[in-house]
Amino acid sequence: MEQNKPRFRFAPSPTGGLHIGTARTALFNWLSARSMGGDLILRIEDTDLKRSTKEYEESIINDLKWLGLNWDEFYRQSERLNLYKSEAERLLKEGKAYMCFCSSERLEALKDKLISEGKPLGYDNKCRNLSEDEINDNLGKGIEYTIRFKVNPKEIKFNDLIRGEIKFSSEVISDFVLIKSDGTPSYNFAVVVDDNDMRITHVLRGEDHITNTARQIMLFESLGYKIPYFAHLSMILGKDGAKLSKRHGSTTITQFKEEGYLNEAIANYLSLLSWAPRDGEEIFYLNDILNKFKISDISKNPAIFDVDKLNWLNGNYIRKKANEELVELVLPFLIKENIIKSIDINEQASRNKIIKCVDAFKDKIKTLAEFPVYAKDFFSDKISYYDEDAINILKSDTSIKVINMFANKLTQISDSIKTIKDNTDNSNILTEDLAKEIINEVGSSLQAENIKGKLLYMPIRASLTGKVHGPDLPKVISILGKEECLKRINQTISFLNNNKI
RNA sequence: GGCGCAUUCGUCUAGUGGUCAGGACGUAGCCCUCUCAAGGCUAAAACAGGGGUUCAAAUCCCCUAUGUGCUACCA
Repeated sequence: MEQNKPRFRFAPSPTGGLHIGTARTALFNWLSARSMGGDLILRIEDTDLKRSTKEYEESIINDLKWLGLNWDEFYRQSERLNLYKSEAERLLKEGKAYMCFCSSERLEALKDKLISEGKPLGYDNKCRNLSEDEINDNLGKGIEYTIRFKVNPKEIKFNDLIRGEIKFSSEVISDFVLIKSDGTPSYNFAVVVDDNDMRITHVLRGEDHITNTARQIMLFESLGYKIPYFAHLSMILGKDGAKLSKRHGSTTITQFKEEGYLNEAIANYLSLLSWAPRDGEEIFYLNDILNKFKISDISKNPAIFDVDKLNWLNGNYIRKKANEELVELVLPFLIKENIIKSIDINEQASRNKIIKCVDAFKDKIKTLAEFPVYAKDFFSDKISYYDEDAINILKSDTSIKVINMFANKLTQISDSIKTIKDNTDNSNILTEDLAKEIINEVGSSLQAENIKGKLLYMPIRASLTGKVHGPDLPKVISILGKEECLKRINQTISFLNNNKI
């Protein structure tokens, strides 16, 4: 039953990057097509020659792939202009369309007049019934013309797969342009011709196209085409309920990528905007919901974009990643912040250190971009500054005893325990377990003074990092290694002396 | 202005005539814990308003309000 195979299309316009709302439309088309065993067609709607660019087209395609979407066929409207023209001429011949010689100045003036009179906007059909002579006369003078569709009054109905029955009266629709004076088709015309030619069975698009559907159905009928199913997705709004725009923050997939969001998280979040699995599961990969996805389950309410929930999801996916994979993802961000140089990334030693850092911070960060902020301190060879809280801890009498004892025990450990830097195969390093042992030894050595818990850990932490917060202390020690720890303790001790603390 | 679409906790949503209106994010508290996170537990938090229909309405109908979209030789 090949001819019954559902065919979906996704039709972005390359006049900007892939917007988050457009990405969601693409995603739902992909989900629909793939869950129904259908085809997905990517169609670039670049009939606006002035605003469309090749760069945006590439960026959109890259971002779609990055999200994990794929498609079966690819078209560009700018390469199909002849088809639109011949179909328009057919309508012209059949008397269903006509040439309009009105100048844009006249149309502008007409619009202003209608607004000032408070009347419904629209074309006044001036050229609808021009005589043969008038037409030839205009053509002879070389006046530019558009081709307009003759709208006949009738009721238009369609059954939206998401919203149910939607009705319009065509009386509110005036004769609209099919072919612009530069020969390119208008949006509504190109869409209809293409959807028919590409044998599209399901048109799933944004809610902003609901009223266009009325025009398009008239065209489908006039051209003798089969009318596809329609489904309209709600809009994505900003936190204040207004349509999502730049002033709400990032709006394109490229921007989210640069901010350190994972493709899995974005795809997951976007699919949760207007849809929810019956079982209530909220964290999933796209492929895992294909058997649960149904167009009729899509919600019709507008959805407000909630960065907090995206962050939560992103954090979840970061935590799920294997350390090695996370290192690769985090590398560009480290390089961008000048924390490591791109030449270092092939060195096993610095890789090992990044792995340890990634392991230490992966359950702390919500985006990849946050990683350098935390990791920074561990890649500089000294403590950059001391927090007030840290200084307060270092002040206490027992602290200096703990620090000295810790330095003592650390010095005693075997020289075969190397720092990460001198080590290429990641063996013989100061492990977390060993670090933990050393801390415990410090504790038992100072048992008489009853130093344990906070009194034991905090001085060491403060002397090593200048802060009271951070990853588990054994992790901190392991990342820094023996020599770096001793170096930092020395720095702390001279800091205390110099400031007479 | 005309027409269309929408309206359940702050946010995403479940719910399709009878539910203590459920879950998730966020928020608060508690537990875990050297700290920060993560994790676990608990709590506060919603049917836009008004009319109908019905024994019974978040659910069906009407009106109002609010939001949003279209009304282009943009898509």
